[in-house]
Amino acid sequence: MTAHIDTAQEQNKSASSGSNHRRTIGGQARLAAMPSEIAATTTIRDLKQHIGETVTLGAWLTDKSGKGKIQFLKLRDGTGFVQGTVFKGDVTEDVFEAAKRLTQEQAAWITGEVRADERAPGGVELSVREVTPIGENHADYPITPKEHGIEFLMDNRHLWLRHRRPWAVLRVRDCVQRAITTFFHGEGFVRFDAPFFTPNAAEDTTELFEIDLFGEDKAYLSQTGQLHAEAGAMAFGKVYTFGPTFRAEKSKTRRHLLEFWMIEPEVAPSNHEQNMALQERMISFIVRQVLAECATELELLGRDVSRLQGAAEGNYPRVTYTEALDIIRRRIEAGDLPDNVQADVQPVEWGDDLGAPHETIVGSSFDRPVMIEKYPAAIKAFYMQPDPADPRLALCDDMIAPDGYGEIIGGSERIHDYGLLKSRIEAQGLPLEAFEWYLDLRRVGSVPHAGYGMGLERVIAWITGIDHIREAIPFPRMLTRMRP
RNA sequence: UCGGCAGUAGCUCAGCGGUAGAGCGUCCGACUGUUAAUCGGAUGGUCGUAGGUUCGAUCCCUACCUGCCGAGCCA
Repeated sequence: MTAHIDTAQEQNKSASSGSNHRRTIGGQARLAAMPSEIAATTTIRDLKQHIGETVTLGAWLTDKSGKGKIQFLKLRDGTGFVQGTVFKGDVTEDVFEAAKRLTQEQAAWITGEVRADERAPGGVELSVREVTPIGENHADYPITPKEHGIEFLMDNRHLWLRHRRPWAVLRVRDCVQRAITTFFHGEGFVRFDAPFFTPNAAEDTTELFEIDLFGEDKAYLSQTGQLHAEAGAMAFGKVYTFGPTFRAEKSKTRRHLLEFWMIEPEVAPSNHEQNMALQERMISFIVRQVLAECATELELLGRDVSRLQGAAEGNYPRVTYTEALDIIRRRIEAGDLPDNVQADVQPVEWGDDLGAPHETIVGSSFDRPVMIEKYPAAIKAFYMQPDPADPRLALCDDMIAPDGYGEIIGGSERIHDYGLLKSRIEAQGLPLEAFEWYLDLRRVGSVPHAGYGMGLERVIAWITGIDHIREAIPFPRMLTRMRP
């Protein structure tokens, strides 16, 4: 099956257009004169504050439709989208011809009067007076106002970025990133950058990209900054890393990228309960910020914002791993499964890990993100603190987003006892010498501490309602996608 | 790595054992309110690759390549 994305609603259809090679007739000499001396006087985003005024925009033509003596220019300038109208009787012949000759995605200085118009989608239109092309286009623009497959759009990602849908998603990404730094700054955290090159794996080398160090040694691209963040937490109390992470997983699902951005807070001293409370405060803060700042973007994407209300409020449900197994079993027995879960899904035996369909079932049982805590220690990472009430369990949690977006956070309290941590490293068969510095953190001044990792693109995909995280990053890197 | 589906015009697709079709785009023309405008004309193809079956293959068979969806793994 092929995924399709309709760009028709993004770029309106063109009825007529000029050709590149005919741009030498008409008022060319005057129109092309010194375009660099012209400057934009405002942006599309701010047009509502200039109603009745004459302004100049530096804009690209997203599309055009003509009707004889009137031209409709669909314009964008990065801050928004607006339509310019050019009536033949209102402008000189040169200007009208220049408007007719603009091609899709050609850049131009557009001067006109800002006019409130209820027929316009944004409530504002521009009555165009002057059109000054900036350069000319040397190729037909490939992305037409029609349905396209995802492969074609991703092959043209460098151009697709100009369209409304990527524009909206990536503006939300910007908002989420700012919300994260604002949140952690407000909570007294220090941003702490972990290295990208690591000599050892925190968990398993099969997921690591290997780097050749001049043929003499090997390094790996980091798949987590957590171990280094723990060192930072002992130095600064509260830290967070924020950067790209690389996983050599041969995953081809809507939830995976080879290169994604991760946020990893680490707090010392802290514990499992405080860790989960921090996760909830952070996610709800991010959602509130996006709802407050990106209403236009979410509406453009058709996102039902009422489905984000619970996430904005907080009070996220918490269920234990064992309780989650009951939820899964009950819903399978009742035949009450979400649309995106296969009917042949099987219940989970205690001790086995949850699969993606199981997470979807648990996630769809609540109207906001749910935290599943206290998994069996045997299926979790070596550094997770055992539950004192039942040492078979780890003091860890995964946060599952609603609507099948899956795990957006994985976190835990870390083992702070030197002897226990050392024995866990040995039991896992990991090379002890690689972890000597990490053990030092327990040899001196060790305290209970905790942290988690959040996948940025998964959070963005969930908040924007897009169905694949490849659209949540400007240039996704996947098994089958390295360019552009 | 495994399973399912797919590959035909720039894009999205239909099609058929007898040498190829539509819509959109693009180009030309008409039109003073379009929003995927409309109308008329023009343009457009190594039917993924290599073998095989056949008088004849884009169609049937095999292998391979590529992509999409899912699983596993994870954030």
